[in-house]
Amino acid sequence: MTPPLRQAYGLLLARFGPQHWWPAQTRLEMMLGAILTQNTSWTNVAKAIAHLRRNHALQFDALERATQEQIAEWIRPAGYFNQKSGYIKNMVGTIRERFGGSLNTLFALDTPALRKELLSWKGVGPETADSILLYAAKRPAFVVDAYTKRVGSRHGWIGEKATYDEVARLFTDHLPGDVALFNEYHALIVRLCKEHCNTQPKCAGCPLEPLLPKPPR
DNA sequence: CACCAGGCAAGTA
DNA sequence: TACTTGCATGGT
Repeated sequence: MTPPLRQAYGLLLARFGPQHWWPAQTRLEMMLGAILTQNTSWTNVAKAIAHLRRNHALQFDALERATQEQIAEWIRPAGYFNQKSGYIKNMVGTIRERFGGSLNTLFALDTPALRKELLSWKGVGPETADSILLYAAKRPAFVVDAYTKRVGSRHGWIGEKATYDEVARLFTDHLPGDVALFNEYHALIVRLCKEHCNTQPKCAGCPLEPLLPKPPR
């Protein structure tokens, strides 16, 4: 049986409306946010990005000039700042060396080559790479995160221990490869879990309740 | 006090 | 391939 992914999308969109993701003004800011939000709440990431903005460090040249220690200080609220500041310096250095410091040149790669390039960067795994592909490069990549796995397994669409690629294929195999659809779908899953699943006991009033598997008798 | 949050890399078996 | 551990802050 095919999972009711379209129906779930319709229910989420009706309940929450468009989410207008990614919450960033530029591609570079989006990429920084993708690294900063790794295993970290967005409220902490927002503080880190505010520090970067206040210090005019949401620009490529400023990040090139800044030391890793300075960046670490700015992004401190986002946690793991020693690692993430290294990832950022590494990313900026790679874009300079391999793409002349141009995001346009980087994003001129076709989707498979771009994904492979992003995954080669230290600190960029499958979720971060697909987030950048979808929200910065506007490619039809489905972003899988802890929320996506939670919703998928809760509804019996995937197994508890499904791999990243298995979860991604659940969506890409059953939906049209549409950037706007993938954008909204992932954002709605995050909205659902943050606002509802994490705060409401026992899924009471869950927008996806009509789709939940019947409890065993 | 414990536990979690829009992961990832490095080490081990 | 599959599992474990360290990374770090701020909120509940």
